[in-house]
Amino acid sequence: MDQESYLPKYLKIKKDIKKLIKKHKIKPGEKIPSEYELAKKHDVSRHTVRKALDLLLQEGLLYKEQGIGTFYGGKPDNGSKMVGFVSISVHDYIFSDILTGIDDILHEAGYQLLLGNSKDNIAREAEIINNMLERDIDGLIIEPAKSSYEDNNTDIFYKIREKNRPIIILDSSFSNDSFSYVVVDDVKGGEAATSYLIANGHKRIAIIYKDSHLPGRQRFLGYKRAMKDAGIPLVSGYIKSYHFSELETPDKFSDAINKIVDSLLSYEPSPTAIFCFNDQVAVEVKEHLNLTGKSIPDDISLIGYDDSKLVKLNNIGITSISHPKKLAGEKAAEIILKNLQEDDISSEKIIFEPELVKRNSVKKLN
Amino acid sequence: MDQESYLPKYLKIKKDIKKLIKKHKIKPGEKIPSEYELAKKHDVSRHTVRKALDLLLQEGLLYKEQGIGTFYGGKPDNGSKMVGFVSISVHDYIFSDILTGIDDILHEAGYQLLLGNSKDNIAREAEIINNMLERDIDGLIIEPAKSSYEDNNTDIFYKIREKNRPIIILDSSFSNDSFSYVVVDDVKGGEAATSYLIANGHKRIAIIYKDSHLPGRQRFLGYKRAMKDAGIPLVSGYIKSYHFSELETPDKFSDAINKIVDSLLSYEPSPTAIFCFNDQVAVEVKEHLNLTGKSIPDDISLIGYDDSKLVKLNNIGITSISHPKKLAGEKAAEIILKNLQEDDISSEKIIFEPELVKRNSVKKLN
DNA sequence: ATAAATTTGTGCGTATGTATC
DNA sequence: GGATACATACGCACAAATTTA
Repeated sequence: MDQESYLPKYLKIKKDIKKLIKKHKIKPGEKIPSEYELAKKHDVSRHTVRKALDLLLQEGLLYKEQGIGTFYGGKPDNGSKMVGFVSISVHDYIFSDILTGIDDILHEAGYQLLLGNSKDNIAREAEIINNMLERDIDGLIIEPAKSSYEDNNTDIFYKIREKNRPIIILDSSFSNDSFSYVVVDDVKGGEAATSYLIANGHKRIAIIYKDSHLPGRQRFLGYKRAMKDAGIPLVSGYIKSYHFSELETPDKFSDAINKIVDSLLSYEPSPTAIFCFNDQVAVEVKEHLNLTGKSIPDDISLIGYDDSKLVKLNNIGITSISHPKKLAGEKAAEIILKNLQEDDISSEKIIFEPELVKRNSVKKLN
Repeated sequence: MDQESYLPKYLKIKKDIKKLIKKHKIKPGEKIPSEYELAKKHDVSRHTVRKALDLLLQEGLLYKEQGIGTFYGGKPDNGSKMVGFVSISVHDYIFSDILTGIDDILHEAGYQLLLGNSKDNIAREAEIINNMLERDIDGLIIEPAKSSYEDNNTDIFYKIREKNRPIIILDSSFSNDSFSYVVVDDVKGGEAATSYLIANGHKRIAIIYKDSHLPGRQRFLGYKRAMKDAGIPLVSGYIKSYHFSELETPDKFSDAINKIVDSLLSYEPSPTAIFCFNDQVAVEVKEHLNLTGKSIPDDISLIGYDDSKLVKLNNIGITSISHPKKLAGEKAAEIILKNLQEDDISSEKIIFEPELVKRNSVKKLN
């Protein structure tokens, strides 16, 4: 124990200087006592003080100006000028848009992007974040893996905050959260999609959503609210979810969606409309329905989510819910930069309002 | 001038130690002269030598062991464990696949990915690469901007090689190149696509290609070869190219493609088949043709390139040319890792053979 | 097994140079 | 010009770790 507590004088002085900054509330850019003063105060030689200062210089806590003095923080050469971005899926069509938004803003500010792909795997996500922290990133933008589950990596997020680094959560928020986040109001989006189907006379409305993803659960919540408001009872046979493991390869994803579609079609009475978690699912569903001889919207109505390129194509034309995509990425990057410039981690919450984008995949009944 | 050449003793000694390592070919793990010896040799105090050594320690070039000596490199904390990847377009559907391939391999080896988006802009590309080099990346994977033009960033690539860092060129190669590259034989691909159309009785074959991109030019070269081999004269009205600036936003891209399609349709006699630079173009062309009342393949035959998700959809079903996508990314990352492990930059060239993937977008004439 | 030699780690005192106010 | 503060540099001493005689 005593071996542990032993410290050479220069390390003790280093600690003392850190304390001094905290205690005396020295602000960034403010001068700390001169080398001579520090030497006198600690009753050591100036050389020993300099050794302590050298270490703090390396850490970037201090900077010196010859003939003037030693100062606390605030120098522009501070930081690694790298920001991490951890996505749950590089293949998601939305990923490119968000990435572009983030990269555009960061590039302009001279920052580089460290990219990680968690594949919605909590262990992999933890590995990536720890790796990024070792590389001394200035901030982190993250789509949390398994955001709807309890055992995710929130503890690591808190650690980053303790290190006074900004962290922005994309498309998720945590109950007790002091983090900044950029989200879409997915409950409202789910409600809007479902209400639109109801307004068009649909009552037998199915939903296919991703269970491991918080937005998936919230869109489902919106669906339930809209159904309840319209007095339509929920039918468990119409409620289908899938998991990320089924998304790993395009084939697995197709299989999973196809099975869901088959089970919906074989249910009696079969649904007249399907609300899909996102456009990728919607396109897949349409593909499978077409193969089984059903046409959209004549036989079944369809609604997607995200308003992606996929559904804008004339041949497909699926009604969808808007998502800010690139703008969301830009906002996230802007919050990071703002926090870094102000050297003060504020907690900003940006909530985008989704809007219905009508196309020709919903039939009016009655 | 003399002011420039002035260096404090400890910096001169630092340089000398670096020279000494090179000159005496000190291998990683080998001991360098003791502080006392160095002090004596340079006729300075031990303190001054230590200051020089401290800097080299910070740089990670040396490590010390108390009571034993100071050693050159070889410590596991060597290298930044970061690899750069500069893409010309984050929005390209192929980007996600290549990125996944690269990231999978790098992640497993404990490397992180620094991502850059050049947007096919040479100045931006140079900025990104220089920025990455400052962050001390271990290697670089790059899709070169404006690869078909003369004034690109090859000089920077050579600089990186001089620094003994591996660099892998994706989808391009340079005439006098000592770099590693991973490419598809696009001449062959273009030839295969065109020959297939010819074999199906087509003679009035149009091509739409990206001029600023080497693969675009090579696919065009393949087209010309196939036409020549079949004895079909080239018709300039059938040969259309577009540029990256038109690709910046989805709207611009659509406009550019639509104009090209219109000009092809108004040409007399209009083409019976169109060979598109890639699937994205092919899908856009099909969209526009459908809007003008033409159907595929009945009115016009269509062939794409890359065999992407886009053309696999049943509703679209466009014949295409295969591209290794994810595999190409994996290969690039593997070459980087191999070079880093062997501490020897070899020049590996991987050329994938494209294959025709038949769907239902080509009509048999006669 | 012990002592001596070597090498890095820590620490003190001093002197001179240079930049800023 | 003088005062102040950081930058560079020398010499010395002892401690701690390791190797070698």
